[in-house]
Amino acid sequence: MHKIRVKNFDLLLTLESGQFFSYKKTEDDIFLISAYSKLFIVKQQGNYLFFDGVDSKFIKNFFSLNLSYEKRLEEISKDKTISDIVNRYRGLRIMKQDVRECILSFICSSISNIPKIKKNTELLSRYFGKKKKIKKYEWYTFPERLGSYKIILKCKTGFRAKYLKEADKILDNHFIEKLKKSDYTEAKRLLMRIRGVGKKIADCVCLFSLGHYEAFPVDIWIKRIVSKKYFHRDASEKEVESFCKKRFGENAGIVQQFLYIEAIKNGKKYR
DNA sequence: TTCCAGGTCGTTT
DNA sequence: AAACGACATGGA
Repeated sequence: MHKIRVKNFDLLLTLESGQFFSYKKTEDDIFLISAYSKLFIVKQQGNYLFFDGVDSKFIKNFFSLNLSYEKRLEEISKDKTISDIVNRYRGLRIMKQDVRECILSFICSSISNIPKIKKNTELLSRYFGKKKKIKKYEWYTFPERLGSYKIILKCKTGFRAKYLKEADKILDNHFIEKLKKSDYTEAKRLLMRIRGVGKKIADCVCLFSLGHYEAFPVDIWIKRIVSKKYFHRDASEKEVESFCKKRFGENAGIVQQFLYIEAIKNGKKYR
């Protein structure tokens, strides 16, 4: 196993924060991760991260283990509400996912839940990915190409199957490269041309794979928690978005992830 | 049984 | 432009 020293990083919290789905826990807190068409393992012990199957450069990029991320945390902590949450979930990071994998995963996310999305991506990988081995562990890579509509439906994707099929056709290298070169506004516009990708999922992709930290996806949980903490009433999706974008600017997306984890960890409180 | 879950689409006002 | 029902699936 390779090893690097990490600071202010919590692997478990980051993986379980609803931004990424293609992983599973094996034994002894080792995580098996399927991303960028690779299969690798990661384990955290205190300030050390052990991993195998990829190199340290990959790991640092994948988990945003860089200094600029920490600076952004300082920035958003100027807000008292946010600094409280940041202190409680210190170690949560925005990951940098493969763009195509991120899009397909989040198409599965509409009116679903984290366990179900995980199930969908695992089934898609089983049917269309490659079986690989890392150490004693075996699992499937995220598919580089999907197959027939019928089998996509077998992955329990329901009404999203037709969107996945279409998206898979659109998502060639040309489209992905164009996305990567685009700024936030343009990337969001391009993404929303894919059926099954609306503003919320487009923002998730911008935030979780393209590095546009100004993206602020508003889902039901964000609407609830921002309503409660800043509006003291039931605010609309539009109000929530414009308020947070104005208040947190270039770091709105990171704020969003901390608010989201706070909301889902305290479910009932924010209903 | 009924309700809800990291929404989006197509249709109707 | 805004409101509204439909949409597959599974867990509580």
